[in-house]
Amino acid sequence: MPKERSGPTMADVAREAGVALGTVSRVVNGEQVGDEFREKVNAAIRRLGYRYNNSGRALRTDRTNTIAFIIPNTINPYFALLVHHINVALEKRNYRMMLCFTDYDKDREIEFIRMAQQNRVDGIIALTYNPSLSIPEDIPFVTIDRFFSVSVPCIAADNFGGGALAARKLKECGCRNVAFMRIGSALTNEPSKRRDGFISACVEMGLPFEIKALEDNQSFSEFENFLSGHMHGGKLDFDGLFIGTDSLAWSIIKVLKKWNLRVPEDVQVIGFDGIRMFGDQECVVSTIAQPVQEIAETCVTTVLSRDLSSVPSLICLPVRYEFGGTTKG
Amino acid sequence: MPKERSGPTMADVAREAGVALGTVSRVVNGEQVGDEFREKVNAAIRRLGYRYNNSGRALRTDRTNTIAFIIPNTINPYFALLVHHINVALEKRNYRMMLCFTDYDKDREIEFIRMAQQNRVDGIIALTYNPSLSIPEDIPFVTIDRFFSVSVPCIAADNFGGGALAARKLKECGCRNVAFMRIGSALTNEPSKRRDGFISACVEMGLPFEIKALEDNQSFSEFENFLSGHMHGGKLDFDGLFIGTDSLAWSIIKVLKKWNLRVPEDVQVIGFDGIRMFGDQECVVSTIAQPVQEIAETCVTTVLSRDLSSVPSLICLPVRYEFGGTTKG
DNA sequence: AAAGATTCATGAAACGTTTCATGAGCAAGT
DNA sequence: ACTTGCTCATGAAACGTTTCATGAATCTTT
Repeated sequence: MPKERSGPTMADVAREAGVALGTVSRVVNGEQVGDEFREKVNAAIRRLGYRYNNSGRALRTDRTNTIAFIIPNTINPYFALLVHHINVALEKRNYRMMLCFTDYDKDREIEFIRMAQQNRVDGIIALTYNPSLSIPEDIPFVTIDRFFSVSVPCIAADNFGGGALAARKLKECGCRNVAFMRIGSALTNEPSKRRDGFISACVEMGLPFEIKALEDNQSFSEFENFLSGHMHGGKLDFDGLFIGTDSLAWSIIKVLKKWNLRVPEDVQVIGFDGIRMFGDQECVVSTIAQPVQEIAETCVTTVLSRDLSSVPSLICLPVRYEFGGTTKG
Repeated sequence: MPKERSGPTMADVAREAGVALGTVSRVVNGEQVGDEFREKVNAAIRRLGYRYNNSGRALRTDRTNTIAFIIPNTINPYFALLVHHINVALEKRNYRMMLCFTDYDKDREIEFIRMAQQNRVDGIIALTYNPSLSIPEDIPFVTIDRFFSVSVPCIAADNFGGGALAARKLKECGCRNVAFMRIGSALTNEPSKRRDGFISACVEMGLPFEIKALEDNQSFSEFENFLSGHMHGGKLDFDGLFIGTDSLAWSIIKVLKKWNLRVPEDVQVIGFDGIRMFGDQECVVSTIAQPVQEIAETCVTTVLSRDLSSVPSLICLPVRYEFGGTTKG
């Protein structure tokens, strides 16, 4: 059942103003129109209370001024920040965002791509968790943090550089033995380069290091085992920790405190992401901050750019070290 | 300039299958169609790689299966949670969400409503900050936390009951003198009833109380003045605090600690919202939790319901006390 | 003053669906 | 056998825009 007729159309306005339909269109779109015509049309628009209908335009032009953003959720603060900045960037260009939460579900990722195609969105920005997702070719598609192929631009922080930066910062703080810690299942694809960069810088600087992936992301018994393996006479045999994610860093610090290890005196901690909770938390972790706004802006300009073929297939944006009070400097 | 032709249409499928256009439509929409016809059509669809185009349908039916959600941002965790649950509720019903960030700007609220109308969304859910916003009448409109008029349904937590609950919980913990604290400019409209409920319950229980609105939401010197005004010989003359918002409660607790006041031993603290950061923070404030999921679900069922005239103009959903470790129980 | 160039309104044809009035075909009831 | 009723495919008419080929009117140039 169609809704009841939804108000006057351009044809009604044209009739009321005594001009041609096309003229109304050009007035509405701010194109070149003679002054007296524009006046008549505008008057008629006001008289009738005409309201533009985007559906007609979408059908005719096959452009919706809408971009689909595919992301697991908006609860993770990093994702929430992305949503925010992408929306701001889109709005600046008069585009709307169609938000798609996958909840990390591969089937929903696929389903959303199909839906986006049906809705004739003008592009898709996606942060997916299916490495073998098949990317549509008939619609501009860019990814965040996931490299698929040279024909699908991937926008990410400079994860490798960030990892290296963390290592250098730990060294600067006087660390002699460091470790990298992450949740095993997370940090796939581009973000996994945080580890690579860390390793590379440690090797280069001759800083002894260890890599540890925690498989269990609920309890932290694994980490506690790790700790006890490294305790000798009440002292840790490493003094710096680079942790793949701020949220994990938070949890780790909590465990450290439980073990009466002081941060940063006994062990330096650096996280990754640059997420601050509520702006002024009591304990703010030092972190390699992602340039979220730049990532968002780049995603949008890229996905809206005329032809993606002239765009680099991997765009890495510079990270920033943020001192948070849990390292010496 | 139109995009290049975007693929086969129903007409193409009809031709390929040797049936009428309308038949294709009915197959695609899963309506009653004879078996051999359905077969032919489906075969043709596969052969041609036909993809449904929502723009045509939107124009014809004037329904877009899209709801606009107007909200300041997605950085505030309460908002982020709302976005999430509303999207889940919409998706369940095969609706999409068009996200509109106002950044607390009244003009943008107005602009978004206009845009939503142009886009012929099927409804609007809004959490606005303009008490004199003019609500469109030709489109289903529901608000969160803001009561406009009896003809605009407002969905909110039971703020009054929540305030009263907080007072009772403080009393239960043994508090003898309590205070309510909020940022003066915030908590307008429905949420301001947190204070009313608090007052009402205090009066009823004969619990002495004080109300304090902080006008400066950057520094906390105001709160520190308040504190010193209530210190007598190193001891506070109140022992319970109900704070209008979890995020403010966080900051307040920080100041209390700075003053060497112990939470909960010296002063009980209860916040409002039920926002947990990262799931397992070290210090989790006790809180009156908003039923965010129920709010979201109710917004969606309400805005999509056939006629809003049969819907209550104010729907209050029950809150829940969540113990967080910063009160005695 | 005539011819060419420019400006700008007109009318009509799309765009891809849904939906409605027809009517064909067939089964059941008398 | 003849109606009645049902199921279900057909063809065409919308829905509200944009855009394009025409051509009228005005301006510029010589």
